[in-house]
Amino acid sequence: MARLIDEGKIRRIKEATIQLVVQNGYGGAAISSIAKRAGVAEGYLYRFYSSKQELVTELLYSKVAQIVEKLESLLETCTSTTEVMGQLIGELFRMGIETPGEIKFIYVLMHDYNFQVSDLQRQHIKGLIEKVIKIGIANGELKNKITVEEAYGMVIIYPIEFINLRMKGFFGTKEWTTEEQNRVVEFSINALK
Amino acid sequence: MARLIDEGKIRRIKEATIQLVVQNGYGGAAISSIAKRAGVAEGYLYRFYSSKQELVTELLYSKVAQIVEKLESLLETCTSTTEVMGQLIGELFRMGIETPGEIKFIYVLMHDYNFQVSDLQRQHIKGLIEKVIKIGIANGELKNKITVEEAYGMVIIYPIEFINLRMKGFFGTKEWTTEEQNRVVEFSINALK
DNA sequence: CGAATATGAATGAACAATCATTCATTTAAT
DNA sequence: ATTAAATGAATGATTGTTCATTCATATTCG
Repeated sequence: MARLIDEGKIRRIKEATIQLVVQNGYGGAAISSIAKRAGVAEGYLYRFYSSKQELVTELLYSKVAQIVEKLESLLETCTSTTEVMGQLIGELFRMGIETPGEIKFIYVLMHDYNFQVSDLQRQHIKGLIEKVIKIGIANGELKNKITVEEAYGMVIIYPIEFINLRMKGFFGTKEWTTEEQNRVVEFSINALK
Repeated sequence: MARLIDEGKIRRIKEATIQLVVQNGYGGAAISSIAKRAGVAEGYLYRFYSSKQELVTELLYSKVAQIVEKLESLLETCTSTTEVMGQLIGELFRMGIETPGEIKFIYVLMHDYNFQVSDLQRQHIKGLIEKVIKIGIANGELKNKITVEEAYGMVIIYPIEFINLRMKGFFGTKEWTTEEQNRVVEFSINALK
């Protein structure tokens, strides 16, 4: 056998891709710059991905999956919607602090009309949001008639938007506190109450 | 004098740019395709804009200005936050029906880390949102301590997100009713209550 | 054990296609 | 005839992708 695949290179390609897509958009993230930043040869990524589109799409799916899996695990342990949302938003804020590139990456691509989350993932999300609603109604935290879409907007979209508004420093500030984090939960829950 | 500038060509360039940026993203919207779709020569737009970036930026500013001006005029006639938001969201839904491209265009670029709304516009928006909060507190519709950022998220961002979620058909449906429109208002107001 | 070989990891020059932009030229209205 | 609107071929840079080549090392064999 020849030498083993250097997983570090693949990792660096992924990191560089995330950084450059956030910085320059999908179209502005050139393969040449990705390769340069990752410190690998230009053509290297084609051994693992058949195209730039596939690279970015798979990366998006995997990052979205992280959030979806977090929500899934929360639904197994939490007993109230408030708790689920508190934990989930906590996780999103944590991502914003620890790996800001990743949440920006999701943010940028989820608003691109070329990148849709996979059908499977969308179905999965739908099921999880239905559970959130179920728990909320059982606990009297949410009003009776809420659609999946409405809950999704408040549980997932609004917090992501809030965090990115902050990260862009749209109104000056770029940091956040635990109290602010709790207020995001409060607003989301209030909306659906 | 020679012949007059054909304003139709400029208009068609703007329309084509909006369509293609929505369809393919900023990087994917080639000048050659914009010109082809607009039915003008390739280099024509450089008589009015110094670059592609300037064309798209100016277009974004003007479209955002439409919404901002609408909010401004509402603040002169409406007497409650609920009324302001009802009318504003009504306007956004109307845009979604009548000129879906325009709201998609704003939606796509406002989430791009390369395109920030102009400083002037941001200041303007800030002032208007402060007015919305003032009215809301005076009327007892909103809780006392709300930041501009929080109100902006619910008054502007959330409705735009909701409409685009619909237009993408994320959960199947692509149309909307007046009742749904009212529910968006209800959610936003509830959040800040 | 140590050298030869085979394997496939990794490279980067080369490709055609496409990009944004320029400007000499043409066209048409005054 | 004059003037400026409008054209679109041409430019050089950059794009995503390919693939012949190089290189490191795991395995095999003496």
